[in-house]
Amino acid sequence: MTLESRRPGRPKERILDRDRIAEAALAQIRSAGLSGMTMRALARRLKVSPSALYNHVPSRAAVLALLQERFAAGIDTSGFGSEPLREALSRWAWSYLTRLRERPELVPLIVAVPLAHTPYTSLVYQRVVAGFSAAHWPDESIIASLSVLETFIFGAALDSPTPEGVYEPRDPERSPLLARASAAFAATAAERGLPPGDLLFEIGLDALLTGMHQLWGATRRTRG
Amino acid sequence: MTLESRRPGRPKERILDRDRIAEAALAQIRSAGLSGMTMRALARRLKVSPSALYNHVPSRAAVLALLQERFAAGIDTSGFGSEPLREALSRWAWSYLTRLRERPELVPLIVAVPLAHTPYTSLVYQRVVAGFSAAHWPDESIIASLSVLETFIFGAALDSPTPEGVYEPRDPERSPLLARASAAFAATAAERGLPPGDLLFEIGLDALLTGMHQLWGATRRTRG
DNA sequence: ACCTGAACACCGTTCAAGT
DNA sequence: ACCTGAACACCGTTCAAGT
Repeated sequence: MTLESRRPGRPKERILDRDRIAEAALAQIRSAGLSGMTMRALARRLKVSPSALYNHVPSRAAVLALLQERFAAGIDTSGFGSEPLREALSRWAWSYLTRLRERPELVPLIVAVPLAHTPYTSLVYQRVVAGFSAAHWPDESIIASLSVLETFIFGAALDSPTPEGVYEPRDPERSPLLARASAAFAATAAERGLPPGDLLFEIGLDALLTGMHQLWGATRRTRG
Repeated sequence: MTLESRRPGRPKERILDRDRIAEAALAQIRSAGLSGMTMRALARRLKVSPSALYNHVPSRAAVLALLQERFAAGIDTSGFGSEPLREALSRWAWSYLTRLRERPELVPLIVAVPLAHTPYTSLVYQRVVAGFSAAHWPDESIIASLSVLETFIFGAALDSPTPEGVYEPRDPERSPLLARASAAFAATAAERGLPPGDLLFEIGLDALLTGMHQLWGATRRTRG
């Protein structure tokens, strides 16, 4: 596309910066999906020529990484150190899930570029480990507990956009057990006034934390 | 690209079919990633012109869906009905993980096109629900248990390609607890002769099944 | 320093023309 | 029925030319 509104050459005032680019990229993903976040579309949205972007950002991948970092920075890790472990973990997990639900357009992005190595990650790791340690969980169980939680949160976040009713059988006559279980689950969610996805997350987190506590939390190390 | 080896017009014998296309697509993803699986590259690999593919498959998305179905069909659900619930679930979970590890190139694909609506899924759902039901878990807990397991498996499968050593601190002096936990975990994996990812999956599955059992498995319904 | 616009080497998909 | 090849409307990225 040719821009008729601006002539070649450096403009009097700077049009772009990384912030504006990130903002526009988010809007673009929201309106056209990850694959619709093309450099050309981004440029169009910013009323700029595609090549202008490359003065601020080295590649499309870098734009996506920028969005990643901003996302990670929004996750609440404040519970670690100020609350009991289980509450802190729960706060962290819910915050992660909530942030991702606010921006479901980021889901494919989070998969493509895992959070594992952003600066936020190492901070969280240290805090979580300190929490387990203070609660006297055995050394060998700590990394596993952390990782298993992350895995579940990650999976839940990705599953979130799953349409409702996945568990309803197409032919209830032929799947009476599934139909009954599905109805019972829906009833519980309605009773508690929770979206099904929230109920699932709550239950899964509860099961995990309960299981981990049963396996390690109630035990003192036997060696030494 | 112009094919010099073949002239226009219908060839004497059929060159393509959906099977050959699926096979080549898998090879292409393996060698060039999901984004490298372009219709043109696929055609090149099959020594055919790109447009020839459209006689057998309506779109690139359909090629990917084809791979999905083949993947799903390879997951072992034979334990349901023939083994105790916990073993059947474990077999299913491990099979899913193993299949995906054999074809890590499918990970981005599984995310892009969730399994939730393939024919295999409803079969699994029915079997799992029947298992929980036979074990007298309360109706309201069944869908949640199933979903939570799926979520964990899904997350673990996606996390699998995570490089090792993510949990080792960059600066052990400043993160002594993390360093100690990390070493203890590695020692356990070595002791048991398991890859770290396998140990994590085993532990997570164990924690989940234990937690779920604690919450519902040991209880009789109190109503009615 | 920071923009434009042309250019290069790609895409997925359609369709007329061939056998 | 099932292939080719041209065409259409796209990509990401580079770079000379402009101010």
